[in-house]
Amino acid sequence: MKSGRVTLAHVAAVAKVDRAVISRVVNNDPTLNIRPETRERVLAAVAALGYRPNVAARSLRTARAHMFGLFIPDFANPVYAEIIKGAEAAAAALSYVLVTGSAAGAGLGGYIDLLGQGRIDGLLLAGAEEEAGLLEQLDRATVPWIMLNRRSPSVKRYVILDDERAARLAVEHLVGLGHRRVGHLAGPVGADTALRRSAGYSAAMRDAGLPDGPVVAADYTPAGGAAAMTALLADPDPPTAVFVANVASAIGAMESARAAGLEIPRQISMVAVHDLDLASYLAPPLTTVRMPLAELGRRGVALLGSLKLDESVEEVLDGPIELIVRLSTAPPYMA
Amino acid sequence: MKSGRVTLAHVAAVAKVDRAVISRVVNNDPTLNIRPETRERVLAAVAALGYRPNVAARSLRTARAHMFGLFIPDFANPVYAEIIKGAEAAAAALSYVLVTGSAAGAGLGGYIDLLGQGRIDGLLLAGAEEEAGLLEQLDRATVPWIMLNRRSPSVKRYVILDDERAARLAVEHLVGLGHRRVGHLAGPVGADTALRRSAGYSAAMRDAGLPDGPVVAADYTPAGGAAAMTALLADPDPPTAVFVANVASAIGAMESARAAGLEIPRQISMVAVHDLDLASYLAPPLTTVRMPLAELGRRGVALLGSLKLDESVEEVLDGPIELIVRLSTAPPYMA
DNA sequence: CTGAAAGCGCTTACAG
DNA sequence: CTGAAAGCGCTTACAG
Repeated sequence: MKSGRVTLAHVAAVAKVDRAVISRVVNNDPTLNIRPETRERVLAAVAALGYRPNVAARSLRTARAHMFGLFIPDFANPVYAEIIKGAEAAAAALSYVLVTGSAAGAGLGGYIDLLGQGRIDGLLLAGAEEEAGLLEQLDRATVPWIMLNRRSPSVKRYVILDDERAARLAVEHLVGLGHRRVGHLAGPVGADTALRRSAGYSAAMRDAGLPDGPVVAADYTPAGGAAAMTALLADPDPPTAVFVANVASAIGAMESARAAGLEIPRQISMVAVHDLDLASYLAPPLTTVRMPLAELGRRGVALLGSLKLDESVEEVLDGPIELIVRLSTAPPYMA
Repeated sequence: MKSGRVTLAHVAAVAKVDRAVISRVVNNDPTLNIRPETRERVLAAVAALGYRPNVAARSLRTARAHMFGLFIPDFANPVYAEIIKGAEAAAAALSYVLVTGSAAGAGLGGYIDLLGQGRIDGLLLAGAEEEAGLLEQLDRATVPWIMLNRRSPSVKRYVILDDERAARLAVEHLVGLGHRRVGHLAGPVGADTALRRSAGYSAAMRDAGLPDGPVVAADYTPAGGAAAMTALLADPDPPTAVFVANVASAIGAMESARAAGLEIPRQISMVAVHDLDLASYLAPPLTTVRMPLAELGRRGVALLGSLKLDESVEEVLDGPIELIVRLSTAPPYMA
C-alpha cells in the first residue's frame, strides 16, 4: 500500500459514504451530524487504508499552506538554535510545519518569495539585515510577517526581548562586586540588540553614579570579540571588568585577555549576554545572562497564528531573565 | 496589487494569450514554439502583474512539492549547522526549498508524515535514532529518503564521511609527536560514527605497533566528554594523549583535564574530530580534524534529486579531510 | 504557432 | 443525517 496514493475516493468507496463525509470527519467539522457507527466506519477505513490528506489539494482549496517560515542569518549561531526550538514546538502545537531557512539558501529575497508562491502562511524574520526593496516586497505580501529580536524604525511588527534589563543585570552584578571602571564590548554598529544592551549598560552605570568605561563595538563572533577586546585593553585606563554584549564575542574576548597576560577573573572580570551549554566549560566558566530565546520563537509563531494582516505588534517579551554566576567574575584585585 | 492573488487568468487577459501559453513560457517549456514578440508580451505581463505561480496548484497537478526535508536531532549541535548549510545551498540550486526540522517539532514520526501528505519529495535523515516502526513507515513512502552520516544494518540508503580516515589522521599525528600511550574518548555506544572512528583509532595504533590505550564512551556533548575524561584519567596507566571522537566532547574533556590539574598539552595532548570556529578560541586552541560536512549535506540533496525510488546508495563521501594543528597537541613531556 | 479541455484531490455551501 | 456539485490554480496532451 503506497501511502501517498490513497485519496478520499478510495476511503469513500470502502466506508460507503460520500467523500465529503470523510473530509468532514477527518477535519473534525463540528457542524457535522453523523451517526456514531458511521463515524466509526469512516475512521476504520481511514486507518485501514493509511489515508493522509493531500496537502497540495487542501492548500489549493483553502488557500492556507499550514506552514510558517523562519528566516535566520546563520545556523552556526547557537542563539538561533534556541529560537528555532521554541518556534518549532509552537508550530507543531498548531499542526503547522516550520520551515527555517538561512542566507545560505536562496537568501532573504528568495525566502520572501515563498510568501508570493503561497507556500507559507506567515514569516518570522530573526536578525535579518535590512536590504533595499525587501520591506517593500514584504508590504505587498498577503500574509503576516514579524521581526524577531530586532526592531526597525519603519516597521511596527516586532517582538523583542528586554535586552536593556539583561544588560542592567550584568552591570549591576559587576558593580555589586566592587568594580568602578567597567568597560563594554558592544555589539555591531547598527544592530538593534546592541543598541538596547548598550543603553542598559549606560543606564546601570549612571544609576550607580559611575561614568561609562571604554566602549568598543564587536561583531557577535569570537573573532569580532577578540579584536574588540584587544582594542579595549589598549585604553590608557583599562577597566577591571567588561560587560560583553554577546557570548560568542566573549569567547574571543577571553582569548584576547589571556593573550594580553591577564588572568580572568583575578585581573579582569567578564560577563556576557546569552547562556550556552558551553559557557560552563570555558576556562574559566563564563558568567552569563540567560534570555528566554525559546520563548521568543514560541511567541513569534503564536502571533503569526493569530495576527490580522494589517495588525501591528510592538512587543517586549516578558520572560525570565537571569544572571548565571560562574567563575569569570570576582571582586576587583586592587579594589 | 496583492501579489498572492494574481493568477494565470489575469496574466492571460493582459497578454491576450491563453493561460496555457503563460504557463509554458514561465516554465521554459522547450517544446513551445512561440513568436519572440508574443513571449515578450507574456513576460511583460508577468512582470507588470507580479505573477507568481501558486505552489499548491502546481503541486496538485504535477505531484511534486519542490521541497526536500532534512531531519536532525538538535539545532544546538553545530555539526548539523554545517550540514544544513550545504544542503540548503544544493536545494536552492535546484529551485527546491529545504525544510529542516528537529525533534523539538513534531518529532521524527511527525516528520516522516510529511512524506505521506505529499509535502516533500524526499527526506534526509541525519543522525536520527532508530525508533521501532519508523523504518517500516519509511518503506511505505513513495519518495526517496537517505540516511546522512549514519548507516543502519538494515538500510541500503546512506551517505557517510570517511570517519575512519579522520581518526587515523588524528592518531598518526599523536604518534608522530612521540606519544605511545594514546587514549580514546569514543562516541556514544551504538552510534555509527563512533564505531567507525574507533575502528580508525585501533587501526592506526596497530599500524604504529602500539597497543590500544584506555577507551571510554562519551556522548557528543561537553557534559558527556567531561564525565568520560574523568573516568579515563582514573586509569592506572593514564595516557599522554587522547583522541576524542567529537569536538563538543573535547570541550568538556579539556575542562576535566584542567580540573584534574593537568596542563594541556604539556601533560596531556588532545585532538578531536570536527573543526569549529570556536576551536581556535579555546584554552588552549584545540587541534582538530576537519570533515567536509557541508559537502555531505550538498551530496545528500543532490542524491535526493536524482535517485530512483527503489535505488540503493551506499556511499562514503570522497572529500577533503584535514588535520588542523593548534596548540592542544605537543610531544609528550617525559618522552 | 495558439487555444480548449480535462483533471490533480480536496473543502464547503447547498440540496434533500 | 448524507450526497451532488462546484471550484481552488495550475499543467499537459491534444486539436486545429
